Amino acid sequence: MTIVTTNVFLAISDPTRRAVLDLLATGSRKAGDIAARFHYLTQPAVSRHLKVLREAGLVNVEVNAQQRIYELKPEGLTELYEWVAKYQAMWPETLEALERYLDARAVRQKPKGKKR
Amino acid sequence: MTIVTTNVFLAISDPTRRAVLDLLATGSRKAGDIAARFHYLTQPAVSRHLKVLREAGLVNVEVNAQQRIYELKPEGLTELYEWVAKYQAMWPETLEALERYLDARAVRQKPKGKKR
DNA sequence: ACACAGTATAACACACTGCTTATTTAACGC
DNA sequence: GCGTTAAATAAGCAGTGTGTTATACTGTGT
Repeated sequence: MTIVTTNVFLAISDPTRRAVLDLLATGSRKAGDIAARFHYLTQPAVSRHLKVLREAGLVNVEVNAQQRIYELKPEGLTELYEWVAKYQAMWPETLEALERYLDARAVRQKPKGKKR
Repeated sequence: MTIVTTNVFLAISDPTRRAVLDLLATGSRKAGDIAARFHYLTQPAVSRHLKVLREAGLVNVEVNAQQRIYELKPEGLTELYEWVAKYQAMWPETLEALERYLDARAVRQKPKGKKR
């Protein structure tokens, strides 16, 4: 399985596509509903982003009459995860700090305002 | 620190740049030595890739006379790590399988040949 | 001071991305 | 069958990224 490695890295390099993934992380959606979220884009534009995500193996499509229901396929991120994981080892104590940061964020949805 | 978030996602979307990072993961190198590894590219081309990595905060440069010694800055991958981490939760048992896979690979540098 | 070594930048060519509007495809309800 | 709805594809175009060659920059050694 997963012979298709149509560049996950390229797929997630676009902010709109990351936004789509983030959206789908909260639940599956119809293509139209997804497109509606991106008011600054037209339907065909979003449709093509969905195609990229499809080909990268990051989403599944379920056909329902005229509607296409997109579902997140998180395993598609395996390759990416594997790649970053290699670098975690060289993350000294920084890693711990990061995990503390992430934990904190998870608990009270508001980070301390560091960064950005 | 690290105010500059010049798109880590874009920086790692290029295979050459990932190769540079992978190379630097094995130790710091002079710019010229890095360029020499990519026989299919000219020196200026590699130099510009290094610039992208620099601006993305993924490498450090140490000036030594005319030479620039590039060093991996793994903390630069924090943002990426944070992003993927969000999806790990929805990785069901697949995650475990992956971690077993990664562990196995770490131990005996040769994966079982699955995938790719 | 001058030639050289090491690297970065400039200027340009060209392919690729991502957007748009227009159109096609496909399934539904009447 | 026909109009409608939902989504994908086609065609065209602007902007960006990546490559090249040529050149500038900067420190070294003589």
